[in-house]
Amino acid sequence: MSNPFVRKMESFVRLSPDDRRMLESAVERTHRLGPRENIIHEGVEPNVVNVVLDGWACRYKVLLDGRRQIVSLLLPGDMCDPHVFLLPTMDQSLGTITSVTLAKVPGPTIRAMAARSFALAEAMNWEMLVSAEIQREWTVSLGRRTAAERLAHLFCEVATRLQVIGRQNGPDCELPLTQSDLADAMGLSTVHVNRTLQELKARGMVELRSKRLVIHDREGLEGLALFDPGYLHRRSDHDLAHLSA
Amino acid sequence: MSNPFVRKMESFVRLSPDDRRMLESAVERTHRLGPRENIIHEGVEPNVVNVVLDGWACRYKVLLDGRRQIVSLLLPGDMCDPHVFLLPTMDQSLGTITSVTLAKVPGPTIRAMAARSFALAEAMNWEMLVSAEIQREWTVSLGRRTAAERLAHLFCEVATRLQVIGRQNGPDCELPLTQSDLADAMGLSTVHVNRTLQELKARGMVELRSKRLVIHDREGLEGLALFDPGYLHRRSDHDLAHLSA
DNA sequence: CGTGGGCTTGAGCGTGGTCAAGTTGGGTGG
DNA sequence: CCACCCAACTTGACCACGCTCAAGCCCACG
Repeated sequence: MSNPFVRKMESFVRLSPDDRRMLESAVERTHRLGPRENIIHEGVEPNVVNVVLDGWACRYKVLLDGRRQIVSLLLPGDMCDPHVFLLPTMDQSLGTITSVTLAKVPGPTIRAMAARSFALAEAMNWEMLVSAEIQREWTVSLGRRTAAERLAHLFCEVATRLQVIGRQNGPDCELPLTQSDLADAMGLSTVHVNRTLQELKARGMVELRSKRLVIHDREGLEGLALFDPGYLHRRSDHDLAHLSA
Repeated sequence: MSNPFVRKMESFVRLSPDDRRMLESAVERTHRLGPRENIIHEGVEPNVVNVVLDGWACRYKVLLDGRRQIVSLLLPGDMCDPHVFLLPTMDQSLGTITSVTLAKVPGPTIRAMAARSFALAEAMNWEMLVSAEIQREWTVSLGRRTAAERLAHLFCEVATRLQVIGRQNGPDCELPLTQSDLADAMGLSTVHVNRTLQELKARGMVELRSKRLVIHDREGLEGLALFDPGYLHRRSDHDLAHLSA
């Protein structure tokens, strides 16, 4: 199945056909959004969980004086905060980057899935823990990595996340961020992102053109980034085999 | 009750006497750790959730070349990842800052509490969402705030978090971090933290001495930090009243 | 063919880092 | 109770990574 949500959940936990069916029907009703739009919670109670099925979105914060920080990227298959539906009001600032297809899964549906299938409950918890771990890695990047290291790390992260949902085959993958998006994500200025990208290209590591990321030297890139893929907690096939036993 | 864990949970959700009793007995068996120690998960399966009952701890990451980033602070009442017990192995690097008293609550106990009391389940989810929100605010700080703003923001955050557990009465509160801890938390160098602290003091905002933080001008500090307490989601008394209805 | 968003380049500057040398002060042992 | 000691803090000088401002370019779109 090419549903990235199901694929992602399956990367965490072995799913039964029934689990898979539940997931699929949960995200059946979809909404379409254009690029650079706000994802607004319509009700006072944000009693839904957004799941991105296609396209890229992000969570961001804007300071009073206009400084903007992208706080996380939402790729196909990602859900934002499986538990928000519990909160009265959540100050979500979510925006699309590209056109996006998303499903709004009602809180009760999430609860029902978790209650009916232990595997699904487990998968949703994995999702939360992994996204928390990504957030922490960003903290490390912004706090302690240089500009080149930050970009390199982000590219490794994105490539790995896309791999999980089967969207990275060759050495290149989608990356629909503008340089100014990259700047807002990595706490840099656009100008410096531009120069750093040129440096990475000159060093034969990575190239960015027409919304695609071409990785020429994955190993070098991971070395520069001090990237340790472990934090994304993809289960190896071995682990999965062990689990199903 | 002065149990900071119970107090914190109560700041999220109205608890019944029974809920309170469950929480208290869950953290009855405590462990003591000295300052600057590692909090290590003894088993292969980290099937416990750590709850800090007294003292300060932190989660951190160290890059291969030694650069260190403190990724979050754990204050009394904080639990680290209520759902980790689901994961086979979690690369937690948790360390104490001061002496710490902590409880190791077994996964099954957590599950049982959540199953028996909806309020407790809700409170634990709040805890997770709030800590995620704090993490995001750190991302904003490290990405887009200047050194002075970062420290100011951290001080506002800490003061507010301590208030919740009833540990901030007057204008000053505990802050057992060294300047080098502050540096590792806010992505700065020790030297620059020192100079920035002097600047904040000269501006009459804040003073740091003998492990205590004295806030002279809370309003000014919040203004400088562009601090918006909303993200910590403390429920006002009004909200709590409304909920219990 | 025109327009504007995104990319590129240059010059100058400032925040914050590094290195290195003191100074202070809380905790320990005598 | 004092002396000592080490960690934490402080200060100075210098430097560089990354920012700002400003102008020009490219090309994808209408």
